[in-house]
Amino acid sequence: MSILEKPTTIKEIAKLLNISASTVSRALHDHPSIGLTTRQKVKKLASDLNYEPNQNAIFFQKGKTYIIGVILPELSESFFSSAISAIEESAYKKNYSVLLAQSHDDVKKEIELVEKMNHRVDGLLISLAKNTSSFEHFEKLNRYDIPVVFFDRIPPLSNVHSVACNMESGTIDAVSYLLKKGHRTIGMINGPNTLIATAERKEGYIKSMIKNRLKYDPSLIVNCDLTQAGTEQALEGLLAHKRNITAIVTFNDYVALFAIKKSRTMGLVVVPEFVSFANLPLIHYMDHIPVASVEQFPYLQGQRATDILLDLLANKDRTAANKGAFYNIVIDSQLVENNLK
Amino acid sequence: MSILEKPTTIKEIAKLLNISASTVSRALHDHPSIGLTTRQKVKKLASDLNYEPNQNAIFFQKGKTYIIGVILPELSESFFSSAISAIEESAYKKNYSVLLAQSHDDVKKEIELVEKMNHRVDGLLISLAKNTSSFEHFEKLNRYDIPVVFFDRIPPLSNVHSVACNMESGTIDAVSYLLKKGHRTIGMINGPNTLIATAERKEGYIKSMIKNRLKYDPSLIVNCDLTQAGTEQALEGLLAHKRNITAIVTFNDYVALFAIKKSRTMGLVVVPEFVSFANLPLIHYMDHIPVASVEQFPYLQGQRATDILLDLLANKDRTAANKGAFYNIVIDSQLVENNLK
DNA sequence: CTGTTAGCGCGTTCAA
DNA sequence: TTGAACGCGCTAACAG
Repeated sequence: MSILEKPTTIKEIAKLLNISASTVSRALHDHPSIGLTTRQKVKKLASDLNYEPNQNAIFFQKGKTYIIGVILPELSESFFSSAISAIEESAYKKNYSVLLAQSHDDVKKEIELVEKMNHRVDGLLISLAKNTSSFEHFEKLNRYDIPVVFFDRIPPLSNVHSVACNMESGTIDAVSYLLKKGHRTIGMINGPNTLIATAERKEGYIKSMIKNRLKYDPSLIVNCDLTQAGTEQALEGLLAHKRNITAIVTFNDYVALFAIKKSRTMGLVVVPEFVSFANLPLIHYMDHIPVASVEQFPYLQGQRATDILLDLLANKDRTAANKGAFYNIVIDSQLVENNLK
Repeated sequence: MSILEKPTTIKEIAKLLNISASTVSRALHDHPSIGLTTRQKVKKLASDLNYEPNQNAIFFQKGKTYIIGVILPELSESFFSSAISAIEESAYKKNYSVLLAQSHDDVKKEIELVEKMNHRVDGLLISLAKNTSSFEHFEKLNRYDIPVVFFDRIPPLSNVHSVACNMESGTIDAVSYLLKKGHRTIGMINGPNTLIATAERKEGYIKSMIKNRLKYDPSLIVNCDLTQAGTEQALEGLLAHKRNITAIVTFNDYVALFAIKKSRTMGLVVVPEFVSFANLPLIHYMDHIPVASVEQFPYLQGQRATDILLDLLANKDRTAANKGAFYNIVIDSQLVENNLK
């Protein structure tokens, strides 16, 4: 291993060549007003010395970092890792780098991270922690003109940029799909009531019933905590219903898989059909899976959110004048039938 | 939305208070030689003005970034997203941030990314692209004393820091496990020969046979390109073997799932048992899965690699003297029986 | 206890 | 065609 050197600076090159630092700088940038010979000498020496501009210094004096910060609840969840992949991809194309952090669904950590990201990033992409219910920690950011785009888990505010998936429409489709297949008594294993997504699904269920001119029976919707035990309990509750439930919409794929597994061990005469919300790409490797899933497009959401953020960054001045106009992208969730073989 | 302000600087506070910038700086840092009243005045004004130190400026003048760069092949793969989660976690604890990029298994992009990360990060964590076979692009880094730790996909060099999982030992265990279960003819669907991991598995297979005093039959090991079609072809090859193969070790979980699915549709008298290498956390949701998996501990690998990197960063001087000593952590892969119900 | 000066590496006036 | 000087925001060495 070689002895460690300090990175070459413009100043050193200047001294070695007995010229000024600014000349070196200009030569390296092919500034038109630099003599050919000087330019060549400079470039030669620079490459001999393995000169590389100190990005940090440049960004610092420019007041830009070319970094976008990304704060997500959990990096190891496949939904978010898909999103990250898209974000990195889009950012890379526009020469931005990605500074990544996870809140572990903890507001306190989220606040800390926002704090920490400030002054280190040009803009921020955020998917909120589950229990984030106040949003002051973001205000400072836009006071300093650091644009923020929320995605998927977005705050219920109108004066923010956001990209999210409309669960209601997907749920409407899911229920309609089951009705069309002949099911008349459709259950729903929903999530905890603290989540917006839970409300959206419920709303979708109700609207779908109305749309199809059927009576809405609230007892067909049960909540669960999304754990395996909670799911099994919820399932048993539904199956004990006085009406015969033949199909069930579940909050997500995990819940669906738990429920499917359970229902197949219960010795039922008819195992109900399941529709869920797509969280797991791997569902296609499995044998017993939901007949259809509502796709939430994590990759697309990440992509759109990043594009918006980069757009805001590219047009900061114009945007400043434009205060009051916000991107609020809603991607329609989409029901896809799963390939059962 | 509020009008955009420029972030407050130390200088502004100084001017407003008619004191010098260094006094302000010291007051904010609770420097012992600052009068109580000045300190209080400064802190009061600072908080009134929402002063926050410009991290970028600090890092710049310290010549440190407190950022570690992470370059991985594919962020959306569950193996790597687990690793990232661990990396972020460990880095966060030591007040480092994570700059993330993916090479998409393309050496050219990998080289570009290393270039780009240089001067922006204090250290680098890398899992190599599949086709990376030369390593000059990393040399510059250690010349500039930017420590690099490779993990999981590591270069075949002795003078680098690395963390990896020993596939050989896991494979030995896997084969022994199957032998102990009574299988006598064990096939292997291995990966492409370009991968080190393929050789390791093969070596493990052979050693296990030797260890168990059995003859090694090379025709029981077939390669495949890891696609579904390739896997099915490899499987058919094995099942057509003149000897009756009753158990198969596969290169990874994807291959195993493809093979299991295929073998269950072939109308075999006896479906072989499978052992694979754990890549998918979700395997526990599935019905037909390998009887055992060789765990590669992505989370642990990420954690160890990060710890090493942070250690190198914390002891840069000592390390410099220590040139020639390298961390080469080998985590023993471990066979875990899967919970079949 | 506090102010002055200098410098981190670079780009960019302003002058020559 | 080039150089000198300045500043980005902050810290630290040196003076008082």
